[in-house]
Amino acid sequence: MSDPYTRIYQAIADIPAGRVAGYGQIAMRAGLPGRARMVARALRDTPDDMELPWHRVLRSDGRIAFPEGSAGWREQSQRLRAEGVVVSRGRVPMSAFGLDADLDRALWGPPPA
DNA sequence: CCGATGACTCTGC
DNA sequence: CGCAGAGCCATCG
Repeated sequence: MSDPYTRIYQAIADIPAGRVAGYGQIAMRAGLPGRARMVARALRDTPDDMELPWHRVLRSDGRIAFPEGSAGWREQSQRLRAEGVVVSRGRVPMSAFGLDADLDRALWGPPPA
């Protein structure tokens, strides 16, 4: 349970439902700073029959990593919406659904309307 | 060893 | 906000 891939999968599995995280963040939590690309590889190699909330992993800007309109893009946005996450034009407001959303709100106050 | 690749990220314009 | 360029890193031929 200590090889990089396992830690990556673990970090992803730890993302609470209804929340999202960036590739870089996952790499960080897995003890692999600067390895966002390795997280991407891990996800690509993830067998479909493995239970993993891969849909909660987005780019640092909150955009879905798949090309807009692709099969994966559609499935990911659908899965996210199913959890109550707001997805508009393939983008998710990290300030509201990101892992540190609560901390951010506590420190910086609620997001402007 | 070298160059190419990619579910990435940051900076500048 | 969008685009281009450069950096980064494991993997592969």
